[in-house]
Amino acid sequence: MEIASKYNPALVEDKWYSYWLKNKLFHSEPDSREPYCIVIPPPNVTGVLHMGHMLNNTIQDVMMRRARMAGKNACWVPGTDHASIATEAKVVAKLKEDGIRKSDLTRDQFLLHAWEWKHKHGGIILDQLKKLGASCDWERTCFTMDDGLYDSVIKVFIDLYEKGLIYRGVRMVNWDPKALTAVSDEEVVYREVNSKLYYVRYLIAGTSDEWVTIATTRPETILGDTAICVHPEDEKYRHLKGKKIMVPLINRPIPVIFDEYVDREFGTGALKVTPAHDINDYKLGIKHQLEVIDTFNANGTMSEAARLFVGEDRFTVRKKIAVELEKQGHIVKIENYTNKVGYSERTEEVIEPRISIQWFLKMNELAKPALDLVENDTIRFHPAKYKNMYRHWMENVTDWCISRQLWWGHRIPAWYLPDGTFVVARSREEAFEQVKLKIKNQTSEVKIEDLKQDEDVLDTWFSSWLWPISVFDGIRNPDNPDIRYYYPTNELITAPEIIFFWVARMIMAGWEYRKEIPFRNVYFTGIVRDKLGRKMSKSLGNSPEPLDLIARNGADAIRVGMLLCSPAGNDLLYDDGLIEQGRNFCNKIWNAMRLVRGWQVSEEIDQPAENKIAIAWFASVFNSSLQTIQNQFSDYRLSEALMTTYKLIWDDYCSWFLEMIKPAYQQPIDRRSYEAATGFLDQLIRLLHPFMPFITEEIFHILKEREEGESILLTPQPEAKPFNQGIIDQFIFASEVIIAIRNVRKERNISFKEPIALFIKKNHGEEADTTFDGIIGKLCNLKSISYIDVKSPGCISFIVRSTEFFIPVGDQINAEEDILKIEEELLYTRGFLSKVMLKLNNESFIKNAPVAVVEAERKKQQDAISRIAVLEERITSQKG
RNA sequence: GGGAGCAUAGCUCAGUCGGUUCAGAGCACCUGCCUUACAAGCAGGGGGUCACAGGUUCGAAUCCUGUUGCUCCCA
Repeated sequence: MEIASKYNPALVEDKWYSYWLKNKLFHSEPDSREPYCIVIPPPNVTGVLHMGHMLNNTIQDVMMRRARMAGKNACWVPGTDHASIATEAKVVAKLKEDGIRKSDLTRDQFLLHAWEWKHKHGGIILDQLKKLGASCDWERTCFTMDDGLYDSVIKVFIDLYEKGLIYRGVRMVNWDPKALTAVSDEEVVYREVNSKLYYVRYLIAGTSDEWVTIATTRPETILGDTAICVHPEDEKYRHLKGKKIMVPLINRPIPVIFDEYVDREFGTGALKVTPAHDINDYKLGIKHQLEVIDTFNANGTMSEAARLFVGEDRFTVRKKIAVELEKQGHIVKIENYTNKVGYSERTEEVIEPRISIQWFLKMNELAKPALDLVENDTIRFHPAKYKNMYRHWMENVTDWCISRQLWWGHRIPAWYLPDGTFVVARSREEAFEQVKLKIKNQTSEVKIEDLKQDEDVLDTWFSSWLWPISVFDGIRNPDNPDIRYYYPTNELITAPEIIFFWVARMIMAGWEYRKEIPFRNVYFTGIVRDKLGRKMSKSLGNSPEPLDLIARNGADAIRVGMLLCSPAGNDLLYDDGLIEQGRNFCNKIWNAMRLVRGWQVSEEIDQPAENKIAIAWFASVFNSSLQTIQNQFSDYRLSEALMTTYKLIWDDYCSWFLEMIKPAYQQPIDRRSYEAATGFLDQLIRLLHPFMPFITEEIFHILKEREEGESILLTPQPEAKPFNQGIIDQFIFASEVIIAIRNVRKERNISFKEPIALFIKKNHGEEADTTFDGIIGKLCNLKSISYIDVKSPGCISFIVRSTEFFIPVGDQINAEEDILKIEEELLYTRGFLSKVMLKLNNESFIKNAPVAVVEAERKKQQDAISRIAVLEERITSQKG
């Protein structure tokens, strides 16, 4: 059958993916082999594949496939994350399109819609991963809200509550007035905005015209002021001691407090204090026992407590109150000002600091062992520089606000009695049992239906942090065979931006619940950016559609393109050229296969001597590269491992080896050379399989008839064998000769088809190494190679290292040009020598440098001297 | 404001113990080739004051100090 000269991934990829699935080649069950396990960082259930996922999952797949071929029992657990805020926002938006408001639905009705939406749209991303070639064990697919995983989260909540690590407290939280929920510090993004700094004067109580001027960017919070604060050493405010200040517009008297917190240089040096609406003011408020007046409603409008503008939005009020203050003579001036404002990562709404009752998890005790495990390299970070970041965060960790005012998620298992107290339990019934114990001595009667469950759900990360355990049901059944076999997992491949959200917390949970690390290594990938270095995002429209890319170029090409330029922890600047390189590489391998497969084998002919050399040489190069590749893998230098493989195939196998043994046109090849060539190809595609799963499987099946269910992904990786460095070095020299001859042909316009003769001048006292002569002859189309003792006239000559070569070219010699070139080279070599001599004549160098270094310099000196001698001799002979 | 990191060829990056594997790779570029596996290819080639300024050393891309510029994290 004729094979197309261009590799067509479309004909291949789906075929092999179905084959792998049909034969359950990705499925893993515990057995006696060594386990190798990765749990996928679960993408949002509503997500669609983007370039970041492509990179991340390609890396995971490379590691999985390599481990599988190394004979390990490899298990890659896929799954999705319910992503409370993001998913709820999407469902709300969808309902809104249908004319339904969330506020018109009960919790249960809403959840029904949400699940329906999840079943319809959720998990698309997992199907997309299949296009990429991901070798996940799909029978183990998990979702963070599956029954078992849900129960695990609740169980952990109750456990931590009972250990006293979870508490309920009044705290200032980051409030999202649009989503009507608290969001964690990590979900707030700060951006610089142009705003105004209002200088407002407050009347000092008991005076008619004495004022204090403060500067604020948020005049709408004035109505919630409960103090004015100045620096205790600030002379200009000393007279305010014991005075009251009147809040403008509402004339409420407030005290003056003195605190070193105030920056005397900023604004006027006097600060208004609004404990309900600013985190620093809140802290001042606690310290000075100030009243807290919350002037905002949950949705960001003014509350009754504000007394003015009630029900109007905070940003409208900012403008209106400025006008009103102006009218009443309180505005001193207004300046333009740039400050940083927090936005909700999910809804883009301006975050409002707000006092509310939330659930918290104490972090100090959990953080300590988690910090040690990374510090002492029990868990290794790649690259290690992220250890610094991790340490800094872990040493400054604050309690984790784990409640969210949402419906989609794990509902907090707290049950409230009519009197406002609560118990924590898995179910209403269990809660009621606790209640009965609690109120047994009281007269009041509480019925089971009086219990009200907390309305809030848990932060999404409160389920994610259990992921490596809960996918194996290790929380509920800590001794089941899966968790005992697969945990701890081997690698975590993720982005550095979630080192605190997720990585740190998984380490904490792992230690708390299994006294064991969750993974041994963490490999941090970079962010995929566009050519201009911008982060890829939907709003910029600069992200290519991954599935289109796969459809156009094939998954293998994309995997290669992305991997080639993504060293661990470095951002990847995406460029179509990368994929082109991947695609071209596919084609190269494809054609190598076509060539080898097309050869006619003859049992009659003997193996030519040069083929024997070629095979010995390539076997050595192969094993040498293999060793390099293995080291690169152990160092997590994936892109370098791929590049080494790429060069081994393209340069060494295709450009050199195949050319060395290639029979003349339409001539057959001997059996042994043929077996060697196909044998090497077989080894190479195995080596390449983790990077390029599809084309290698296709070639694997073309090279040989295979049994049903047989697959390259179950074959062993090639094993590094000892190799002969000597033959590798010999060939490096030979290749320099070949390149020099090719240059002569090019410069003199001698066609490759015209055979030429080569004379080699034997070096005095040296035995000539003729190992590669046959190969040089073949690759350069030489009609003869002769060794001579004296230089040959009427020839072009060139020097490789310190050996002189001659090629007779008849009348084509241009003596003057040659002399010029030789002189140039002579000049360079003399310069080189003088630099070497500078070192060797330096006594301190001889005295202090290691012997090996001095020896190396001496060798350089010798080489340069003999080279200069040859060059000088050539000039005289040319002139003569 | 606090912390971390980076700066090497046009681009993306290697460069481990300071020294011949020290100035490298891939891509891009230039030149010549449709040579019977591959033009998605072959052969050959050019290109860097290692951000800047000092210092340590026999010797610095590499170690130290400062300067400039950029990135990220936290507040």
